[in-house]
Amino acid sequence: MNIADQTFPAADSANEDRAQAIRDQLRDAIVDRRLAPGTKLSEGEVGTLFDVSRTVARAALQMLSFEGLVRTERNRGAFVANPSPEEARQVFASRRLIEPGIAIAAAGRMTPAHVAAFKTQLEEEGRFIAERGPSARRSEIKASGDFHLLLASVAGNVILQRFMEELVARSSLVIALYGRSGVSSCGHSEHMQILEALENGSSERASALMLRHIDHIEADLDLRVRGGPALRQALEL
Amino acid sequence: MNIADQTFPAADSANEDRAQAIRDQLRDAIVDRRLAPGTKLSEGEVGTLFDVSRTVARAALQMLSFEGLVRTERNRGAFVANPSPEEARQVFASRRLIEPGIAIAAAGRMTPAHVAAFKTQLEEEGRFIAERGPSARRSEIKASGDFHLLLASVAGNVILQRFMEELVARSSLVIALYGRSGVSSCGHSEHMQILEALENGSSERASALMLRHIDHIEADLDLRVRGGPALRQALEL
DNA sequence: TCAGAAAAGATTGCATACGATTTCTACCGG
DNA sequence: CCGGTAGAAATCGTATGCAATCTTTTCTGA
Repeated sequence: MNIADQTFPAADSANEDRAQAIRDQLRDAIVDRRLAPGTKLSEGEVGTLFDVSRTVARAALQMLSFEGLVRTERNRGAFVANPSPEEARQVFASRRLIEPGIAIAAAGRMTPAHVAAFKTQLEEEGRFIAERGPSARRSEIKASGDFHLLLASVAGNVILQRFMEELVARSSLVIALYGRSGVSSCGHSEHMQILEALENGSSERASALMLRHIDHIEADLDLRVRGGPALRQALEL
Repeated sequence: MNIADQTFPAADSANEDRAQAIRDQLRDAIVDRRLAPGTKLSEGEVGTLFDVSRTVARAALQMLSFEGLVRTERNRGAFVANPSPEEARQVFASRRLIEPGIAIAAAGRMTPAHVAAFKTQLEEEGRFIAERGPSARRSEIKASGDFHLLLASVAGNVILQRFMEELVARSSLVIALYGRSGVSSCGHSEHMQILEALENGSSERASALMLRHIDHIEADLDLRVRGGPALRQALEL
């Protein structure tokens, strides 16, 4: 096999489902805000971009629409989701319900290996915060979400893990749309506090910290409707 | 297998997505246990059964696989999911985490109309319990799940509602596989207790009752591995 | 008789084709 | 100058065809 034709770092998923690989790349792009909310994702365009037929592109878009990252309208196509303020509130309400429980579960399952993984993650997170520029900013957003995903994986419930994947991804969209400041700098210290509680096995404390953390993230949003929902709808594309 | 033998009403799902309609019918069949866990669902068979092409059938199966009701293996096809005991535990762990919170949210939003809907639902549930025969039994299982789905819809968070739809459906599968007795008769009275708490707006009580209710359902399961997981795996088809 | 290999059959993965629907554009009458 | 309409272009929904893969059956040799 030729090495040159593996142009992308997606080499590990070469053998796997191509639709899944495309979904992952698109999801990353959405979460990273390289694709703005409302952007049209036509089947043909995605297909040619990834060099597959519309069949495969369509499957990838369907997956993303299940995750709520993409909204599809019949006979019109797929668009990067444009969550309403109400939707945003529901995303965070769901996280408030689920994540404290995940923190408790994770606290009871922490191993030294997990701690090391968290340390690595938080270091990286810190690095991106220190850096400047839009690219570092994107990486920072992603890293911040990865902390929560790592926690979910430690909790050891694959169903909840998948729910969290969806919620974290949608949160990125919401923050992109309604975020006010860089919440991340204060988020970083909260992540470190949570890790500390997890290390000590103080599940209650970890849970409480997590709840407050989510509250802080949501508090940084400006969920007032700007110019009325009708206007927003009209301008969404 | 005769799933699609219900003469198509085609009323509500006529101009909607056909794949979605097929998914709904298949899901009902799985939840009702008309399709046993492990049953193969070949694209061609589903397609001819519903009189659509494999393309559409495939889309429906993909949706179900996202919901965890169907497991797809590359180049082998789709099968009705056969959840492992571990998976079963995770389903109920997820419900224990989410449903008490849903009960609290619903308690704060109950209207007379909601109460009436619950009353109707519980009546129906009781009717099926009184009846005998496998058909009534199936309806009973479905009705029992509908109580939880109704609650989720009252809570008013569409994200959590979707999560609950998935969890309730998967619970049916789990109960089909590992259920011991008819849990439903005692479940019915617990449902009524929960409704009572909801009517009074005692959210804490509703939440606590819900938690106990889930515990009871899970306690009725026999999650010991029967004959080792290897054997089960081997015989799953 | 049975293990192993080869061929036949079935099923999936993917690409492509075609009709249907929507969106864009140019033209016309007011 | 503008709103409305007919035609063109683009896009989607779905069916179908072919190659790749998996499964089953059949055949061969010990």
